[in-house]
Amino acid sequence: MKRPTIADVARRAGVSKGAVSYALNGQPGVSAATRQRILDIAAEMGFSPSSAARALSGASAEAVGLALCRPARTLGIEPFFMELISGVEAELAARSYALTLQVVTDPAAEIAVYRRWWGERRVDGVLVCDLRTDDRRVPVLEELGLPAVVIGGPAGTGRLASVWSDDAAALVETVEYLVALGHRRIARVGGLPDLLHTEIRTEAFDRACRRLGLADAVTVPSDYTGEEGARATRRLLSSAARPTAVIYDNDVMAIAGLSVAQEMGLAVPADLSIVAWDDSPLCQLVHPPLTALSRDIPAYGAHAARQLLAVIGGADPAGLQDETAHLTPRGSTAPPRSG
Amino acid sequence: MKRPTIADVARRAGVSKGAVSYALNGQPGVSAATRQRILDIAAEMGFSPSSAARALSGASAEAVGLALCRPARTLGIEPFFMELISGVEAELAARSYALTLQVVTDPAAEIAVYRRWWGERRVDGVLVCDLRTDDRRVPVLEELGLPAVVIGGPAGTGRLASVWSDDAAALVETVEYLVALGHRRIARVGGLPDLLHTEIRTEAFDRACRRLGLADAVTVPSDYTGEEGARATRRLLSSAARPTAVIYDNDVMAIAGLSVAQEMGLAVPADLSIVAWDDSPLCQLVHPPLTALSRDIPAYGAHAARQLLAVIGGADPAGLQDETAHLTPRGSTAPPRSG
DNA sequence: CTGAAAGCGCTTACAG
DNA sequence: CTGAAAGCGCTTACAG
Repeated sequence: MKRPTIADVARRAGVSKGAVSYALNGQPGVSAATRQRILDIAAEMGFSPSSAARALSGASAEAVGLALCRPARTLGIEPFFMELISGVEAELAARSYALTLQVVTDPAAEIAVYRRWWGERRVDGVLVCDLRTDDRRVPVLEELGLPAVVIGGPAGTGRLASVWSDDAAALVETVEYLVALGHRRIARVGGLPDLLHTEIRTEAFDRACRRLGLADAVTVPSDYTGEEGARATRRLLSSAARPTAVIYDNDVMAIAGLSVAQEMGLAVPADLSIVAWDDSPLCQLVHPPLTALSRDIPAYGAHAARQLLAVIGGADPAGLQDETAHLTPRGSTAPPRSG
Repeated sequence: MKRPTIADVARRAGVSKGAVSYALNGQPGVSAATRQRILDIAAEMGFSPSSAARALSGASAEAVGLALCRPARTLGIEPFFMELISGVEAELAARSYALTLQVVTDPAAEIAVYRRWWGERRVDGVLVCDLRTDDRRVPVLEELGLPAVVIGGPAGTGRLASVWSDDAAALVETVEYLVALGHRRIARVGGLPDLLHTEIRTEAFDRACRRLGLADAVTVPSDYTGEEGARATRRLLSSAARPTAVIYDNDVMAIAGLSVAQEMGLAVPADLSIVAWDDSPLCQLVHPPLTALSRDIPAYGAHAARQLLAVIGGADPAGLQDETAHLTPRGSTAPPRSG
């Protein structure tokens, strides 16, 4: 089938190509009646303007990019990214923006992708995940002048816009809740140690435990996979003074931890309380259902997308604080058995 | 920062724009020495050809599209799609193709997306998931002449290329395995009934059960969510002659089913054997680990992408049979207690 | 092997 | 309000 062009529409409508362009883009320059007639004819012909031609004439690419730097197996199992993408998509689709996705294997490759996208004018802006300490992506994006919104922060985002959530506050709430239940030995299985939000959480955890007089507040680093979560849990539960509560940096590790506890003959929550960060439906699939730190991830993605569109539209890059994750108590937490 | 164009490179190299184009695209028309010099200069300037200009001059968009039609919550929780995307990506990235992703809410919207992408020349081809009976997307794509590869089949794909796996064979293997263990009352919690592969599985299940003389071979339809999987399981386990084994059409429902069984005081596998279709890492996170039908999903995606690139390149659309899922026995299956 | 030129399908000042 | 024209940055026949 041949694709109709603006010239075809112009011919059918008996006007110039310019007139069709004005009509389609809501610009002044055509009468209301003509505009309607052109729109009707365009719709009838199934005309969509070529995104390439449009992008080439100085208009935008009408696409934003998302590069995800995680090993493939982690990507698949963590509901977080797909939920984020759903939210981003919902916002973009409403404005007819496309989402260009690229999975990369390391930060250097991710930077190369940004440089290429920029050179190709393939995207109008990018969403940046998994902020690290001294993140090299930030100065590169600043230098390129490629509109960007960092999902994370608020520190370390340079002059880029950002959307972030107060992880420290959520962690403090969790520790206080566990202490109120009577727990004194609380441990944590953290995410990838390189990530800035892991650092923020670890520091908040240490500070909260110190303030509340908890001695053995240990964080075992991990990588978000169930495998590592299980290994870390085994280590913690085999130690001399085993913790009575463990906080996990994502739900997949928490589920793995639950399984390990049951395997070791520990009852959850009587012998061990478990809290999961990121409350995907997985948390309610297991038995007992997991107490979790809940957030609306699709909304988070939607906010990031909206902000990116604003920056692309010329708005000043700003930081936006999103909802703080809130504790949703379920069956996996209770006072420790021994009291 | 200003983006270098082909003219900038040509000027620096002291040649014409045409020469630069030939050099970059590996076309004859420049000497080896000149070509190398041009490539060096282009690399040094950080030049990437504008994808828009390239697409407009008749070359391809260098992008393929994937529209996913599932409710957001299902997308997030099912590892399948992210694993598929990882595999697709790996194949595309090697050829510098971009992946354009769009989440849609219903089949009509998905068709509209295809029409728009086609009109916009935004993608060179599309990957089609979740084939249905009398799928309306197939004739539309045929009519548009938009290169496409259906992930599913082999029936119902019309003249489109496809990549498929023999689900019927995998299901037969599973039923025979359960019967060999001594099970006589086997049930199944199926996926969305509208999907063609659900139909294929249901029919294979019925036929296998009939052949083996199993009377109560019931399939309860579901929607892949843990919620529905749990509900279906409760229904099955509350029935008069409750099954001693249940086959689930995905791993999320199987995990939910495991949880329900434990909640109802049934031991897995002694009182109930469980088999999950799709063997994501989730299956090994729970206790007992789930017997599952394993397949290499990223490879499946990679094969689909490779085939799409072939069709885009002018190859005749063909059907490719991928690996059949194979049963991986784990702790969730055993002979039934009563024998 | 190289250069000059047309053309892809739009957008957008610029005359009328 | 409308039409003719330039220009975006490439690719690709077409002469030299």
